[in-house]
Amino acid sequence: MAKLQKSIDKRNALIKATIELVNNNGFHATPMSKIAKMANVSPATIYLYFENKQDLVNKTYIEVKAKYTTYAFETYDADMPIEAGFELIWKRIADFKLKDCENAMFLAQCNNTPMIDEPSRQEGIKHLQPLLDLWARGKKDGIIKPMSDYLLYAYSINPLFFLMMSQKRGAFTLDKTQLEEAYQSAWSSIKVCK
Amino acid sequence: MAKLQKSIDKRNALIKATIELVNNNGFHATPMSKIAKMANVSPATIYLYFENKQDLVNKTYIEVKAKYTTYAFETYDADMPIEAGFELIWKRIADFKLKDCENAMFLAQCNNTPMIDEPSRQEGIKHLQPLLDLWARGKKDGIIKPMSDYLLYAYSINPLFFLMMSQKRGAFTLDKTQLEEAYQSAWSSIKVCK
DNA sequence: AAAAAAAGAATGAACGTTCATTTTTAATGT
DNA sequence: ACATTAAAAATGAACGTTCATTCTTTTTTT
Repeated sequence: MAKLQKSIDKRNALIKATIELVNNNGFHATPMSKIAKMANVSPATIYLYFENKQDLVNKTYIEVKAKYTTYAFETYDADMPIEAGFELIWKRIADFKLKDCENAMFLAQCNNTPMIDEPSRQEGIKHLQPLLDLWARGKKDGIIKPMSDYLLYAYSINPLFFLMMSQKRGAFTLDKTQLEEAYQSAWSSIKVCK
Repeated sequence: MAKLQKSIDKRNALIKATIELVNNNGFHATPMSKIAKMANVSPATIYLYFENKQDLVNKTYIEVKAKYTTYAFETYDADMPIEAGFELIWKRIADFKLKDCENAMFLAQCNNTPMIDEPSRQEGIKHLQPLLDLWARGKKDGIIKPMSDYLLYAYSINPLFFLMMSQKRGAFTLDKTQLEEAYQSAWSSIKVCK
């Protein structure tokens, strides 16, 4: 056990270092040598755990994405009423983005640059299925606007990315009241108006 | 005139090449040599027009941002009624993002990576003032929700970024109907509900 | 013909990756 | 329990390449 444990620690340290450095400098401006240094490891050691730099960042992406969606759907149950289910998922997502900012920022950068290769990107998208299923149910019941999922996502989930980035830059902070306002805006942009 | 004209052409060609290459590969993965080649110029010539690579990308950013906001506010008049003014600005912004995709994508990448330095970023923000003024007026008149400008932006403007990126990736296309749906979602997320 | 603009080749630094060695680990025989 | 040893893991130095930038020369302009 000691042996395997040690390896997992190193791998984790490498992934953590990758996230931190890529967040601050971007993919192409973080040399393998710096990742190695931050993980207290020789540059050559990285290649025992990952094929190359692209593989390192792809694997990091998939790992972080899985952590994100696991958290988002952890307390959700597919039998919940639409609005309650959406509120639950939305607030878990908000929670993750605002509390686990490092991971969330890394995902944001992956989504907005050509840094991740297409297969890994596709792999990452799969994890969002429960939310899409909820929307499908909501549309059928006439509770959610019959719009493209892209529009629903753009208006109800994506704004959180922007708010997180603004908060990270120190421009403003989202307190409890504002978080509730944000949720109301999200819900009112996708629900069917009575 | 011939002389100066020639210089402006070269400068424009360099900026155009920068946008195209950075869009496809990101800042750090576009070498000066490729920018030069695409602009039909020697690498050394770039340094007659710009101090260095960072200066080239900063100046490109500011130029594109100015083009964007000029277009957005071109037909807007500060005396217009709130809702009409917002619809006008929103639709101009949507128009720009969907029709002038190259420029809009470049801005998106600048906003989401540490590629632009802070002074240039600040310089770029100033240009959005007319929209902020409109919102201030709308809040005073009880037409727009009394929320932070960051929240208003996150829900009414930022979703367009996401939709543009999705469209560019070929995942879906925003037709006329969907654009109207998107506008309604934007407006309903920031207006005061009666 | 002098000055300005442009070019291509050259330079030095930095990078991703590999190589030759050393260190650590875990299994085996005593 | 300990010594031995072969395999695995880890390392620092080295390699070949690429890049931003500069230098020297040539071309264009006036």
